[in-house]
Amino acid sequence: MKVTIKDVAREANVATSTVSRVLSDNPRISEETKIRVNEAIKRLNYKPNPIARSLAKNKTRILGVVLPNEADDLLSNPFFVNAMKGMSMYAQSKNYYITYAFSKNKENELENIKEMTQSHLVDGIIMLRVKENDESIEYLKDSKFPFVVVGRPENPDEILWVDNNNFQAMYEVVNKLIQKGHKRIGFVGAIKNLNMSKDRYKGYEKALEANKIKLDQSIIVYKDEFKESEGEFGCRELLKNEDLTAIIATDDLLAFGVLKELRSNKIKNIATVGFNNTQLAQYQKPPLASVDINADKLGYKAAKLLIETLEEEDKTNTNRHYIVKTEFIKRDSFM
Amino acid sequence: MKVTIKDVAREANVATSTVSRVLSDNPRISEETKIRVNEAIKRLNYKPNPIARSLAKNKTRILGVVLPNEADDLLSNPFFVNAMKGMSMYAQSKNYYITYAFSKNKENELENIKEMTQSHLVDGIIMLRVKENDESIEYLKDSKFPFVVVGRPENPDEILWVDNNNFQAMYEVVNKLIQKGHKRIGFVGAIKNLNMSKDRYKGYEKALEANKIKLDQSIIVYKDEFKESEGEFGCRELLKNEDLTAIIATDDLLAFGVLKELRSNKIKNIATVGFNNTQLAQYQKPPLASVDINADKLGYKAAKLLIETLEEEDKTNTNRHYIVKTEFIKRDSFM
DNA sequence: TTGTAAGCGTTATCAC
DNA sequence: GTGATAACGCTTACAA
Repeated sequence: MKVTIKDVAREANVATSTVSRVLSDNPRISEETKIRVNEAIKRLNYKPNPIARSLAKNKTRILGVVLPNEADDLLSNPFFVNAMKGMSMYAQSKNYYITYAFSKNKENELENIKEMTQSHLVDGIIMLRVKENDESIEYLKDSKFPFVVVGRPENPDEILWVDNNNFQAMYEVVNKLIQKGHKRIGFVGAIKNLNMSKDRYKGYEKALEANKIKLDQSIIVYKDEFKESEGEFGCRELLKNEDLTAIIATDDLLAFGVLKELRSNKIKNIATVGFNNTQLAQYQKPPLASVDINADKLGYKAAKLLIETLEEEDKTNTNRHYIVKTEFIKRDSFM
Repeated sequence: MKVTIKDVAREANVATSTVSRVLSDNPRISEETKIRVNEAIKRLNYKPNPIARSLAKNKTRILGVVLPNEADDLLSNPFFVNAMKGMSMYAQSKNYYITYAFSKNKENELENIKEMTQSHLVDGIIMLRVKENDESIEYLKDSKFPFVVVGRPENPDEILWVDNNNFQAMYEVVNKLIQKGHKRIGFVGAIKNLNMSKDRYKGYEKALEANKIKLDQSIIVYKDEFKESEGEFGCRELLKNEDLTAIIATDDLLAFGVLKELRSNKIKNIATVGFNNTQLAQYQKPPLASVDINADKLGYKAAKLLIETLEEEDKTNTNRHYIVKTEFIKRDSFM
């Protein structure tokens, strides 16, 4: 029924070890037998059994991904699906498989990770978002299990990660606003102590500085969560400054709230920009300009980094990362 | 370093086969040794190696899912992510893993499926959408590879599937419209020969019939694709009938187009209902009423059906299916 | 009830 | 260059 390496060996009149060598492109094998074996393989339609191979090599070629399960994020944020797609694309090209686990809630993410590392099923793990003081990352680091993080971790030492240049992205957006003539640009952020938040804030700060615009703490607000309602509140606070001409939000959800608040105040002349280029951005009133973070590329590069690390001989180089370009998506709210 | 069944056997002073028996809850094993072995397992923090187990049992406990890669579907339609979540949830509860492959394009879906069936890696496959004359399904059926389909296939014989009752769902929606007083209800569908299309159309037909409303072909249009633009064209055709008071679309994307066309004609008194309860439905002008198909449950049940089939002794019962309830989500467009 | 040993399909080590 | 054969970690007859 199912054809194994033995059948191929018999068919080609060689030992199984020879077939195995042909399979792995071993150099010391004669052209002649290589051809003979390959013909046998084709004739029998032989496919190596990855399970047996995994057992012998102690490597599975399977990568694990733990996804958050909160409906909000997963559905409204194209980030996840896009990142998954990107990872899958690279993995497939390298004959790796990916298995996803949705963690039931925030609390048991570490649980899921532990299970994965101890499962003997995955060679490495990709983490799709970084929390501050991320215990999952701490755990992975301590356990020496190969992993890569999407999003620059707090302490990137000896961690493989992929991220956008959030500083640069924000710097450029604010610059664009300034070039449009804006001088009073409000800032709405959330969860201050995320690396991402810090970087975007710094980008804001430096762009103002580079343009000789004085930083004004009264038009900078931070909220607790990346939620539309928080954006509304934030905007309300900012509107106490009547000279505001633009508002930059560090996330689309916040920006949606800003737009909502502006609408309910019948304000039509304050430019607004968000981050992540969420699906819904284009459907806002007015359509929201946003910074696309290229999630598929983030995923792609994450898988690449992980697989490269898994396959390289000396594992000392544990400190690499990729930066993925962002793209400003101009829409009507940028005015 | 890594602890195997041998270590446990040594620790508990038994043979590896005994440990294996304890692991698999074999009945003929004394309480005493069971306890001893379990203690050893705990002491050594032993986790069975699923790869070795797979090789021995010739079963991997891994399910394969092939996803379409077209940005449209995958991102705008919450169906996929929700279904994936549902599948993942059930699989995890049964200690199964799921591996996803994004097919590069429609053409190579069959390619992906073939690869999966021959990979020796997955025990079964879940198909996430049915085309008409689906060659992937034909292939899977012919190859006797275990699989389940989300969406009732054309010829459901000897196929495991999960779906909504599309007939019923449509019947009820149209009934609701009629009860609201609507008598002239336009119908916009696409891809007529999909089972889903046929069922929804029949629901429409029967609901009219049950309410003694005469079927009028001139207010029924079919387009080529589930796209917003097709919805617009469809609506334009329907509007030739000036007495229309409601339009039912078999998909949210079509309904979006309908709403758009209505808006651009400044028509505000035609009720509209879509299907799938897409993320964007609530953001339409007016917010679109839609039928939620409970995608997570579809995925959950699909995984359940597949796993149950994989685990049952006699494989003769290849003809089961689940029906997942739909839910009408009322929004302003339902008036 | 428990142990022995063969077997799952590969790869890797060691001969020749 | 190629072939035997042990080994990977587990399950499962078959024995005892």
